[in-house]
Amino acid sequence: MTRRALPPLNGLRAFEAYARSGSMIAAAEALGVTHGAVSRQVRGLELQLGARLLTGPKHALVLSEAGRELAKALTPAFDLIAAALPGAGPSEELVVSCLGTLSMKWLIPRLPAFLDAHPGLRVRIQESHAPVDFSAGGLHAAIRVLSAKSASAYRAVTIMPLHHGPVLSPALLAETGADAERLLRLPRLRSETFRPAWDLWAQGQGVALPSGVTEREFEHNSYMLEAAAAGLGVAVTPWPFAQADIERGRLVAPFGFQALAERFVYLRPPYGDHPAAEAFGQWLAREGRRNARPPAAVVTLGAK
Amino acid sequence: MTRRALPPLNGLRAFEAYARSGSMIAAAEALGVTHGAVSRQVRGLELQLGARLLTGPKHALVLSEAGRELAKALTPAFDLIAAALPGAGPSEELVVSCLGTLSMKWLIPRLPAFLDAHPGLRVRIQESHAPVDFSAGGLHAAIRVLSAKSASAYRAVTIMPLHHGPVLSPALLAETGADAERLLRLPRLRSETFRPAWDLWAQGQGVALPSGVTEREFEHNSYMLEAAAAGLGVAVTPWPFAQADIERGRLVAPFGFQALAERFVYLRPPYGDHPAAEAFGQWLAREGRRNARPPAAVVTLGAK
DNA sequence: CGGCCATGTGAGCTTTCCGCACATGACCCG
DNA sequence: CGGGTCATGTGCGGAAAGCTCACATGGCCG
Repeated sequence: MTRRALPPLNGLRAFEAYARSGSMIAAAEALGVTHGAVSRQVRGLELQLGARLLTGPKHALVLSEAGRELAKALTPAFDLIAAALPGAGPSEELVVSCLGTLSMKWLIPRLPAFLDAHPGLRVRIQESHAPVDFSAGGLHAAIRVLSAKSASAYRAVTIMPLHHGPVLSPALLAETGADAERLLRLPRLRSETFRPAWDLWAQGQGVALPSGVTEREFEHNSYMLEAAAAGLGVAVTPWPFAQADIERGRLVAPFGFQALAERFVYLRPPYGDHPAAEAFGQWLAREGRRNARPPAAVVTLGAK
Repeated sequence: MTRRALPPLNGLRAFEAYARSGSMIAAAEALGVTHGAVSRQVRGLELQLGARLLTGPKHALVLSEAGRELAKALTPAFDLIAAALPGAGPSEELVVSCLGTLSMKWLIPRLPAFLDAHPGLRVRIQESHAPVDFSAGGLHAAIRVLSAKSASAYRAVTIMPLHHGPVLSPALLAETGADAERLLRLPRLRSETFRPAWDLWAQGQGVALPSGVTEREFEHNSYMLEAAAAGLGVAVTPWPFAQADIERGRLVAPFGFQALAERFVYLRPPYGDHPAAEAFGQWLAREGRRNARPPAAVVTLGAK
């Protein structure tokens, strides 16, 4: 086995991007990094090669002779690689069943990042709450909420824990004040898809919900959340459903969020080997890890 | 600027090595890493691509269809790059002046690693203790021992600090015992190239050297070290000179090593731009950092 | 001559990568 | 049929690479 001494490949990629675009900043954008990163990579490559690739004053850099030579080979080489990547042919479609609200509020907004990173892959999301049935075929994976025990019956990976808590519009909070008792007397919003949310939360917090409070029920979590954002009352919802709205300031969660025993899991048929489904699962778990931390409470229950 | 979505290049390199060698272990050796590293890289690439590259039971892995396609493109692509690297032409020679003992004991044993990483570069080492004179030409850089102040007159980078201390053969130590007073009465070995070594060390330790002790003087540090290894007495030497012998058990340093104000520095002419010389300096500094930590004392001075 | 634009750089943090040691699993051989 | 061996997979901890952010630099242009 001949031993080939190649310089750092990431440096080559950065240099090639620079050579094609003619500017650090443009290359940085093409690679999705900052200009400083490209600058370092190119510098590191020059050091490694022991040769100058760029010359001239730094506001008007120009490829050196050696740099031109190298770039002339790099571009076709990378093109060759890109053309040979699997998935260059007809794109494969991954079919995933997902809980409706999770899909709308969490998955779809993140999906472009996955698709960008996996060109030649398409993902079709089917919304469903029904128990997962892979036997019908045509479905490669599913996302559900399950307890650890139920999940163990499947080939499952945990995406993220399930934290839930009450959310409302900032305006309604301001009007009511940061007072736990008053907040719990605001109209309660429920979703048909998960009626016990409020009771489960109250039980977990060890508080009793005052009775005689207006309740409104919605067909879906997403309607309920819209209503909450519109200031109609307080909804108890999983953190991933509210995360984007909270970060944008459309909703606030004065009591923070509480962990439930269930988790969001990614399920696959117990048989078969589907690399794209596997990659999607890994990516989901990663995204889940990056976003699993809900904000803490700012209003204490039981405090006056 | 078109945006090309390439998978992790290090994964591609690992996969190509695997495809060429037909085995994880062979590929690992070709890349200078362990088989586990290759295994992970290939696995990561499969995940990223969302496609199987290898199939079959793990004791008889075989390239999949997609894997063959990819490998077929990767090998020429990497060859193309390798051929276009600067330095493919006539190899450049870097001329470096170095202190004799440092060269023999420290630099030369490490040099192959640098040359491996920089094919198309040759390094000629000239041994010299004389003050550095770049004006004569033909010299690209030099390695010397200087104080921070003197070094600031040059274009200099620090390679490593200068620690020195007494060393002797393990046999002689065993015979004498771990007793500071008795050890300091053993014959003292000196080198003409640095006569004040013993006095400087004693002063730094705050001890007085017993008088009336046999002394032997040698023309060079390396003769002195050989004598020490042969059990003729105790030599005070910089850590880098003794490092290899200590690690191999030929020498021991019961008192550890003591820092001096001088350092090993890499000097370059103040003018001119020599990427290979720059790369060599960076590599030296790096090697220096990896080896700068001398062992601690095991015999305390002043203790009975 | 002051502001602007492109690139270089120091500090600190995150991610990737690797080595090590061990696990796994399949084959072989007696 | 059980132990040995060979090739590959994997959890863990630590090292290196890579990145961002913020600021420095240095030349151009108005």
